[in-house]
Amino acid sequence: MPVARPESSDARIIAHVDMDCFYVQVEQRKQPELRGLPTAVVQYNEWKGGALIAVGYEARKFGVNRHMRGHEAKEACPQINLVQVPVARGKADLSTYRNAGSEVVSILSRKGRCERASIDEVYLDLTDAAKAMLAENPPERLEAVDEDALKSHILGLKNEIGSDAKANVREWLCRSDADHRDKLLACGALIVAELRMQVLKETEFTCSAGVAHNKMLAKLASAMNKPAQQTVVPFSSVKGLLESLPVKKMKQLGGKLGTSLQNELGVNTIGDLLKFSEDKLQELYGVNTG
DNA sequence: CATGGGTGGTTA
DNA sequence: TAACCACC
Ligand SMILES: Nc1ccn([C@H]2C[C@H](O)[C@@H](COP(=O)(O)OP(=O)(O)OP(=O)(O)O)O2)c(=O)n1
Ligand SMILES: [Mg+2]
Ligand SMILES: [Mg+2]
Repeated sequence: MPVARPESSDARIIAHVDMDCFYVQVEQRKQPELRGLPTAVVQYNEWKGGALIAVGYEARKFGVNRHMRGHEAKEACPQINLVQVPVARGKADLSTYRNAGSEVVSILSRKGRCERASIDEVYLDLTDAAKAMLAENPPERLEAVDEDALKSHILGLKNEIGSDAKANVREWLCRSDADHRDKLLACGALIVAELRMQVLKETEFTCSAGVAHNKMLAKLASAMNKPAQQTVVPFSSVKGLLESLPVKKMKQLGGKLGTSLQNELGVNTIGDLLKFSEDKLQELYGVNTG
């Protein structure tokens, strides 16, 4: 069933949730002394200090990144704490991280259909939950809006200098004259804020999320503001967002296909890509890839 | 000798 | 099915 289907006409509310520096958080929960300190998770240790596979945000400030060796990381950040991945039968054993991911999934699956996309990310279909909220308990009738939801980033929301960002977000979330699709997105944002709070309470892990009308946009949005934040993509901001989006940032175009688009077709942004017809792209790259 | 482990999708 | 690709 891989062939692309056109977007269903009925707007869906999709969230993408991605854990922040996931393996690091798992290790910091196990060793709370490491909380707040620059930390990375390293695989094997004999050769050049092992390879970093997850880097905490405190360490990222020193320029430490994945693919560095342990020794390099120590060079960039001498105080860094390097935690080793458990080893079983001579091999790195990721089961503790996989199990930690399952803890999160069990919480997120309470509010909607849940698709595990990787060891640390999940797509949620919140369409039904958002519709129910809009019918029974719409944001416009809320006296107090969840503090975490007020910290959402709303793409395209004008944020005039000197104006209070939270007040703007509250107004966007609660508008009674908003586009119907945006009202559903607002409900989705409130639900996701609540779920993220629940995840923090029950697992001690923070995560970031994107809320949009499809998976591709939700995934894009979840990465825009990290850690411990959420980003909403209103329908009206989609065109402008994609127009200037570098082609390599879109999921599936980060590798050789994206490079081919740039070098063979001169396509640098999604806006450029949209000038090609679906037929033309299928002719060039095959039906599925095209 | 060179050095990661793991999953899921597409192509021919 | 094996090789390749994309991603975490
Ligand atoms: N090449 C990679 C990429 C990631 N991971 C593992 C370690 C990460 O902790 C986890 C999740 O990957 P992410 O790309 O989501 O990165 P993080 O969660 O570590 O950081 P971020 O806060 O940017 O999401 O998967 C890995 O083993 N090898
Ligand atoms: Mg992550
Ligand atoms: Mg991830």
